[in-house]
Amino acid sequence: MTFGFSPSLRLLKSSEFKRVFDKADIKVSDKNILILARENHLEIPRVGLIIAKKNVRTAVSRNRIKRVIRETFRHSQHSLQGLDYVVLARKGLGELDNRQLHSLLDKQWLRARKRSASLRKSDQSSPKKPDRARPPVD
RNA sequence: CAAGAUGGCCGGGCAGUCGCUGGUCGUUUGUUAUCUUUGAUAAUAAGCAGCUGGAGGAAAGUCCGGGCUCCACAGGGCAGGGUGCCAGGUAACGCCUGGGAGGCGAAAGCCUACGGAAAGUGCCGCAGAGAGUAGACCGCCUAAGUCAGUCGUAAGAUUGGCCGGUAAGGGUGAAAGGGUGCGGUAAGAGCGCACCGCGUGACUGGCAACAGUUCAUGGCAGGGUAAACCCCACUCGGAGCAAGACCAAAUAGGAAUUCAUUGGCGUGGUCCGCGCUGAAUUCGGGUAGGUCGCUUGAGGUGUGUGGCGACAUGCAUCCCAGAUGAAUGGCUGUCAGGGCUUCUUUUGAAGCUUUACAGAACCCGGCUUAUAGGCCAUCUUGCGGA
Repeated sequence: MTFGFSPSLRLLKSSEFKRVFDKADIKVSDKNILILARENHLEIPRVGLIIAKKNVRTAVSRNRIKRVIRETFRHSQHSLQGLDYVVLARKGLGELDNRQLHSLLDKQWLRARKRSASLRKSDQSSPKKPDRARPPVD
């Protein structure tokens, strides 16, 4: 089992981001952070980050937050398969130190994983599967 | 040793482990092309492994200056902007170096938006009589002229007033048209003189800004403000790597050719004609996306030479980030710093905590601002010791 973070695990185009924003199946939020997710019909999970300058002032803390998010995603990737995630920073995220960020994110990924499990269960039970008809990329 | 001044440097180290990204070489697989066709070679894409590079002194603010790119451009003027003691350095600058002047400091040293106020215009609150070809509020004076009184035969003397004189003194103000002294006067006044100061012209030194205790000359007219207009000198085209160049899906629309065509629709009374409409191929523009620009440069380091210095130059040597939903990191241990608490006479020990400001985005030269903590050199002053 590898824990790499190659470009195939990232959202790279604005169209891919837009797909998640258009219809997010899962929303996990906290005071400082918001995670949106949608099925991607791939074996792997993918993640994209939106850390607005408005919410985190200095470039140094924006970079730091992105690194920690990628790091936690990298370690949790095998329990997050099959979805595209977009992580948005909210105000106050820049004030947390690395230790707090790690524990916060680990908690959020766990919640996202539980939500996706229950989503699949209900998906299988219902006969209609609207997302399957669509192609992965709009 | 203490206080201070100037210039420069560092801005956590090491190890383990898991990652990201550029380069290189090897290898595997796919695709394409060529040929000497059970394969080989080349190009290209993806994966894997090895080796190797990977944030700053400010990468920041985007305030100046240049390179580079595209656009514009005969030449000159006007308008507008910028700069503003002198000389030098530089690709250039509003930067730097050296010098001058003025100011601050006991000194080392520091600061200065430092051209022109006799080209013109404007403004100068309050106070004050007066604030700009000055001015009479208090004060001082009553010489000249004149009126009245007193004394006197008269000439005249004297007292008070009018008309006035006066910038010495008081007072106002940030500022009141040189200062001190003597002469002078009715009282005064550069009115005259001496010294000081100031202006102008020589002379001397200096490339120059400027200085001079050298000479002559002017009684001194001419307050401030040009980060007010303005004048003078020099200087400035615009936009920026999202510049710009190239490749190029899908969809819609365009052009050409061919086919279908004596088809359909519109125009028209009708035919011809004209326009629209179908299919295929090709073409050019161009969006998503991609490639280049993209890091070898006014380059770094060492050393010699010239220069007070900024800097210039010779030689040797090195290649030192190139991401693009945006890499340069996370965790653990340990060491070195900082802070707090406890113990301890000190030295020190233990525990906890923290590690400044801040992240390249085309590249350089500056400026400005932020910055925990630490180091080095030189200089000044004070104290102590030898």
